[in-house]
Amino acid sequence: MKRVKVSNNVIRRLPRYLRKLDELTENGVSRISSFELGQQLGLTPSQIRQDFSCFGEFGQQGYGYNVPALRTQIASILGMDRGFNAILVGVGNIGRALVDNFSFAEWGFNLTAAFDIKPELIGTNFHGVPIYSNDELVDYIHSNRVDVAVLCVPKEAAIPVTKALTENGIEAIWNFTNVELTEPNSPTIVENIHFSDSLLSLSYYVSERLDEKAAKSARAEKQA
Amino acid sequence: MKRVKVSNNVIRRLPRYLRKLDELTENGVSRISSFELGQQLGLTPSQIRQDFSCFGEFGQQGYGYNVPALRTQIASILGMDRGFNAILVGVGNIGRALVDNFSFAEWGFNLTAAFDIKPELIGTNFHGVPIYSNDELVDYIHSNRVDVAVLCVPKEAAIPVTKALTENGIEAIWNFTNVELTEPNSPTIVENIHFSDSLLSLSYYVSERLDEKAAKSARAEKQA
DNA sequence: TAGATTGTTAATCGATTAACAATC
DNA sequence: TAGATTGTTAATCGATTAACAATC
Repeated sequence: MKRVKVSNNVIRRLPRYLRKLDELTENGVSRISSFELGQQLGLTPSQIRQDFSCFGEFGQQGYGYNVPALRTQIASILGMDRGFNAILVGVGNIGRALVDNFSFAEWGFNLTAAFDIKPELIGTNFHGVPIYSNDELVDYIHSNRVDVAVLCVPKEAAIPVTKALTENGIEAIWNFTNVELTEPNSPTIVENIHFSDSLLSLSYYVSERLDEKAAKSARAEKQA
Repeated sequence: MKRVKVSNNVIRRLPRYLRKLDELTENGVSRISSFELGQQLGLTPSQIRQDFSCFGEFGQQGYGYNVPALRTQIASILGMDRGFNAILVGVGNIGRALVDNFSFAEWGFNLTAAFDIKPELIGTNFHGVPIYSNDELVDYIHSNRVDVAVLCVPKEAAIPVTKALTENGIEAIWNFTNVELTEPNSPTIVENIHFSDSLLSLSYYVSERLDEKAAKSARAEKQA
């Protein structure tokens, strides 16, 4: 199915399409044009059609797109039907909050195991997920299929644990540590959740808005 | 200071620079070149110099950049020294997990109030933040400076609460609801934390990697 | 001074938008 | 059929990279 190299920008938009299509389905909408979809997502119809055309022909001239059918296609493109396995590394506040509030299953992932160093946690279950000792991590990786490690360890442990994971064949890390894991020549796939990056971007946009307002009222002042 | 319109891509990289500079400071590094910074972040030196040049001249020929000085500049560009006020709207699992684990103060924000509908929460304190009734939200906004609303309400409430917020002058929303808040002509600044979008992007990259491997071993098979 | 590295201009590359024939 | 809307090709726009004079 996938032929040409698809750009990051396109890939980042796919989950948004999926979410919007789910929302449309909930609201009983079963058909949509690229124009209308663009309206609702703040994108141009051209861009939407270009994006989809990277993966195939999912629409119909004069009609638009069938919402459930398109949803199925995008889910498949994203790998939601591959039954990926994930493990949680670090069952502290962040790890627990994540498992409490986020449904891995809803997005096609099985959370199969968790790992921590705290003796009182080891051997217990959390939301049905068994918690093992960090000492068993490497063994577990070698004897089970693990597609993604969800990294929720404390800051100090981020680099050494990442090293252990990658040296033992883990190819993808979902990183919640707010530590920069970028390594010059590493082939590991890293996806970051950086709350602070997100808030600081917002902070920039708010600052910009305030500056514009200030400049505007300064001009008005001058004119009066 | 800010003259030309700065692109989104640049703005999204600024928090990463900040984080890396903090990390360098912790490790006692006080000076860095665009080349070395690029190495550590997976960017070209050219790009880094271009990015900084949107805001001023922060380096020195033949020397590079002074880490703490550059950190101060970027913090200021991002608005970290403006003392922004934020309110938390919705004190459920996600809201509580956020306040438990994320330090607003570290990034220059004051969390001044929280709002919920649950009677048992109203009037209590959470990490020193007073929880008020949703009924008092509009009043509060009008009588206090609020720069950002942190939206942590349940899915169903996302759209109506957003409407209430924007109609009463809130200009920026940090959105944790996983609901698409994009409105065709809204001037509201929205920054999203979409866990599922992030995981699904990762899912795509892992799928791609697996497909490549499969294709490779199929070719090897054929040749043998 | 010689070497290093910046800030900036120009060149390249890639992504978005526009346009339109194909067709449901 | 007539109208609508796709998929795709070409045109435009913007972002990244390369190159280099300026200078610490």
